[in-house]
Amino acid sequence: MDKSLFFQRQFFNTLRTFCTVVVEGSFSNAALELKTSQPAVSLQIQSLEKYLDVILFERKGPKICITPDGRALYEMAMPALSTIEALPDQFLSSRGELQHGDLTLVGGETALLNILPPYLKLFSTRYPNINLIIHSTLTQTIPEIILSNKADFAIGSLFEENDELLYSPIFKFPSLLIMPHNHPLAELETITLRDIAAYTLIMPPEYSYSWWSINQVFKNNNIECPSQLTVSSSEAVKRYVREGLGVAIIMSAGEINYNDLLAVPMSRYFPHRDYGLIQRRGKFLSPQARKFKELLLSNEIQLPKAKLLHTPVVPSLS
DNA sequence: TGCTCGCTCCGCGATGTTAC
DNA sequence: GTAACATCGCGGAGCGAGCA
Repeated sequence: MDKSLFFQRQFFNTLRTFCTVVVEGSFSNAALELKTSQPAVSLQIQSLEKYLDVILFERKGPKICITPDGRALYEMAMPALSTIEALPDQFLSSRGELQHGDLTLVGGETALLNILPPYLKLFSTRYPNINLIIHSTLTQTIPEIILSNKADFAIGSLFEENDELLYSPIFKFPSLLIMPHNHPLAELETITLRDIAAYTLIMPPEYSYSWWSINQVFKNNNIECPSQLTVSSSEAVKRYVREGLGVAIIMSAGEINYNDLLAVPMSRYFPHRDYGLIQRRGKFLSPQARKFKELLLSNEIQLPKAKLLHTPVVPSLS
């Protein structure tokens, strides 16, 4: 194969195909993602392997498995591809023309409703021609979305450590027990887990971060989880507590307005909830994404009831 | 300088192969 | 049997050489 020809015509596309296969974990899914056919993906990977004289994927029948060589290439290629793809916007930015392009964000419903709006409002005022694309998703699906490059970054919490993701916590919300003012628990000086377990617990959506954490705390303390009433949204949690159907543990930004309820700090048992910025490790952020990140980390906007986890640091753009 | 022809590359659908 | 990758054959597009 003529190497110079390979570089000129194919190398960029082939590398992009290769990285998509790594992210998708399948030739077929990569073909769908790239809007091409599976044979085309297969042939591109073969040509790349032939050119580099290495095996990038072990073929185990219908399954593929990335080799150490493939992993090493991916680690090198992905940042390079991101850089090249961001080049047009970066060029415009260098000329002081950060006025166009897309900014794609993803987050859980709570973050999108209670954290992002003031930041989006300020950002769209400053950069009115940048298209803001906001996707709502479940907290546990955020890593998959970010790793597949479907968004610039996410706003939310991470369930667990992930070597491929970079998490920068920004906001901290203390855990609270909320109940009506006339609830029997309001009479107690000190409220324990066992006291709470005697009442119905209004729970956030099943398998959400808060749902998972609350159950974990009862399990870790060897206390049988109280009877639960699980509702589909954080707004519904507050409504059900107001109606006297039970009490609730609040661990998120979603319940920052609870003046008509009694709120008791429960940080003795339940962890605080932090929200932050989640991005793929090594990803080259577009200029508009970096501007938005800079705004999030600044102290230009103060969320009600939110406590900054650390002194904001404005990253250098150089 | 512009047109034509033939070579090469690339992608597609169909089909084969393999592992579960 | 099913799902996913590999291979085959075909057609379209791009490019360069040759010619008027």
